[in-house]
Amino acid sequence: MYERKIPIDLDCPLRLTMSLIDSKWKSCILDELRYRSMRPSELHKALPEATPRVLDIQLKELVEDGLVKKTIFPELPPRSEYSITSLGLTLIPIIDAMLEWGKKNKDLFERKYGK
Amino acid sequence: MYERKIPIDLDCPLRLTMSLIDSKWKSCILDELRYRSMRPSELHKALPEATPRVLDIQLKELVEDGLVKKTIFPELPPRSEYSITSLGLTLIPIIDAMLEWGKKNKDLFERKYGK
DNA sequence: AAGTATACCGAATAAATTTTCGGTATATGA
DNA sequence: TCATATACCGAAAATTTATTCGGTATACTT
Repeated sequence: MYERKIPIDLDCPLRLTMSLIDSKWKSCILDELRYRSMRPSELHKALPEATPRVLDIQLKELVEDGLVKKTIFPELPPRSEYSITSLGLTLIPIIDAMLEWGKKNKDLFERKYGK
Repeated sequence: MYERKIPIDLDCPLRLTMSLIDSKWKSCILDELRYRSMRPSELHKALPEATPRVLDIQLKELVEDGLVKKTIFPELPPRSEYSITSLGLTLIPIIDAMLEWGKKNKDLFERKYGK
């Protein structure tokens, strides 16, 4: 994997929270795992635009930060499963608020930038 | 300025919201402007770790996205002022939730990573 | 006259993040 | 036997973001 170059900002609570979820797919991963544990391959199916590699890297950081738990089953072919932790669950209201905001304001930005 | 290379993700509401606030200082800028309008130099005083250049760039994007409004006073030396828009204000509950989360969990990450 | 402050922007550089590609290992099914 | 699938990881390349530095212009203060 690659290292977190920028240490988590411990002084500003806002940037602390942001630094845990602001990379490309972390919030989406948490949003998927809130409903059920998933294997990496399932997660990739759920988020097909994310490459397996980036999911791998970001899952590792989420685990390191205590927001996600990894379970390895000692089987072959290998099987592992990622689930959200109780700490991770406390971020769900924030994820939800962002989801809601995005839905509500989608049209505005479509008119502005896209489609 | 430099261009937004990655267009805002219009398909996923979560990533839409994230893309508006996930660069280094945008959430902090909104958190400052919620209380009062500020001039660029004041903002830099409030967020001394951010370089004036990055504040400048991110303010410009915030204005472009309709979250912040810029007022230029036709004076010399030049004066301008940035204020949060009503759309920007609707993001404040999310900012607040992140602030709260960060405060509540600060100790955990200090033990883990720092100090 | 020189220094300071204002806001802003261009461009080079540096740094961080993501993508792409290939490789590890093992078991199952064709 | 060979293709497929699993999870994972290293490394190079590409991309995105931030920093650094210098420059625009003007007015006020020393």
